[in-house]
Amino acid sequence: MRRSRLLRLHETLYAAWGPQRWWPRASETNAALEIALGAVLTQNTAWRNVERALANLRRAGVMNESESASLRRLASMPARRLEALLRPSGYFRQKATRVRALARHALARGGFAAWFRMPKANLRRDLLSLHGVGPETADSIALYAAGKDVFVVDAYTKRILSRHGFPVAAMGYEALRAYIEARLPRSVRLYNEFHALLVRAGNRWCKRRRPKCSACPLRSFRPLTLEEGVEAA
DNA sequence: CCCCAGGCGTCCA
DNA sequence: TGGACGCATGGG
Repeated sequence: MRRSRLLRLHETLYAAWGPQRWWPRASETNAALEIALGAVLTQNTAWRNVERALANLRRAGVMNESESASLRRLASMPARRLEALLRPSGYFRQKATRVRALARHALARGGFAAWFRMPKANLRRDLLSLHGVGPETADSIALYAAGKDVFVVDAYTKRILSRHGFPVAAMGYEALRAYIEARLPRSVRLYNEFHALLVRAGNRWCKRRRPKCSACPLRSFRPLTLEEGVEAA
């Protein structure tokens, strides 16, 4: 594949910040569980607050055993108790329900390793069928926990690409995901890092109200010329 | 005081 | 199909 402008945008961010190493505990026992929980708990929530909730779960001994034991604890814990542990991550009543649904489903699928053996498309549909798991959460779990080659789209992705001249403003989630995947080499590693880099760029520089473009690594990315725009569309 | 954070389900036109 | 709204804590 010819190096796309989108790939060059990734390379610019990667050159500035290097690998982000999201969810680096991937080799540990409860890695899949922690990643899946993190994906749910971080919905519209600062990661700092997610870490507090995860720390609560560990302190309470919920995460300190085998995966199946941890899942059973989550699935059977009294609602009020789980809500209290999840409180710092916000929306804690909704998230307690969502975490329980996720844990029950993982148990029903025979644990994460067996569950994630499903083909990519089936796994996405299966995740989306869960209450409280929408497209971004489903794809985050598919990519970061299951290692599927699915690009994770979020609000930053759309904002940053749009501001840099990519014709994505009117696209919904699926259209934008297809647009991006069609313009990048199909690589789990690349998808993993690019999404994390976009989140960092959005967090620090490409904010909705007060973008600080002067110090952003993407400041040299001018809008597409008309010719480039036609080719890219 | 305000806005924002690694969204989603529901309701309504 | 798409836009408003509630959900809730913690930081800047």
